[in-house]
Amino acid sequence: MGILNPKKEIERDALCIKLLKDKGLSVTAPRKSILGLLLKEHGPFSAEEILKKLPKNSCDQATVYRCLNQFVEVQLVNTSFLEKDMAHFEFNDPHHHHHHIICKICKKIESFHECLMEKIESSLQKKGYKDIQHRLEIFAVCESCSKG
Amino acid sequence: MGILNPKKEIERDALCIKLLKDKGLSVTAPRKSILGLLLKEHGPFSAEEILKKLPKNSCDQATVYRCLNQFVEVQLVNTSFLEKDMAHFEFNDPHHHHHHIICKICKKIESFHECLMEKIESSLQKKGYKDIQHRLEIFAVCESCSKG
DNA sequence: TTGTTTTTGCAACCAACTTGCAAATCACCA
DNA sequence: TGGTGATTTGCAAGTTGGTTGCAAAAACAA
Repeated sequence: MGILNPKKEIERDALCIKLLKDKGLSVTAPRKSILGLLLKEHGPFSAEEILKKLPKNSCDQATVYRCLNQFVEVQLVNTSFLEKDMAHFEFNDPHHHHHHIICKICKKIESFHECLMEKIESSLQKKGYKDIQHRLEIFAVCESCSKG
Repeated sequence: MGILNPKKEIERDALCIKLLKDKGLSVTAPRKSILGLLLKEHGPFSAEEILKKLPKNSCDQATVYRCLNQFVEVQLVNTSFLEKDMAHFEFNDPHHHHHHIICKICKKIESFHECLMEKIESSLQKKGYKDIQHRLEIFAVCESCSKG
């Protein structure tokens, strides 16, 4: 599981604190619980799913969105838009770069780790996937903006 | 420009009609104007941009969304989610498979045609892009759904 | 042309996400 | 360890991209 291999809650808690501090974010209960959840379970999860998974009343919806956006900004978390209208979030484990495949019908999301399209497609075909389409999107700072 | 190389409005109009009929969609004024626009200009465009580009009062917002969704369904058009919260649409020219890069700051969108990540990244770096991230998402019908 | 089906426009609606603000919590340092 | 200023949270209201119900209009088939 990459850089995260905690056996106990306490270890995960300590890891959260370290990750937050390393990114210059102050350590608060909501931030720890949200990040902790993303370390513990794989995702990707929608904000709504995350809210439901957290202990009742542990954190407001607005806080979930605010924290997730902050995490994305500092690249602790990755977003994807597998479903129109709803972002999904996942811990950004730099040792386990991967991609997602979503079923067009049941919306089940799986991960895989190959990274060349042709290879990916044939391996997915072998697994029984049909009607495969992909979308590759790239985000960066353009030359003029990095000078501005 | 791939399968579309019309010199005149009339030719583009005829192409629209053919494309719509081939996909089993009935030919209506809004569908022709929306598809015609996507053939004429490259995009990707948001629904709002498309609405603005169409002649005043030529077509309702709801119709734009409905048509675009139909086009995506029959794969006449591709969607991407370059910006959170807003889909972008583009004519799906099968002869010119390509991807997009969006500047994280100014949101300018460019296209490019390479398709292996390592090559892409180094070619973008040469163009002056910094802080490059990518997102590859794959959509397909899973084995159990294609049996159901 | 006529009858049936599909599509459109309008306006109301929906859901994901954001925001303003006062109260609570955090980080810092004496 | 406690006090103080800066940051974050919860709440509730707001924004916005996109959808929907329905009657009128347009498309299609005979």
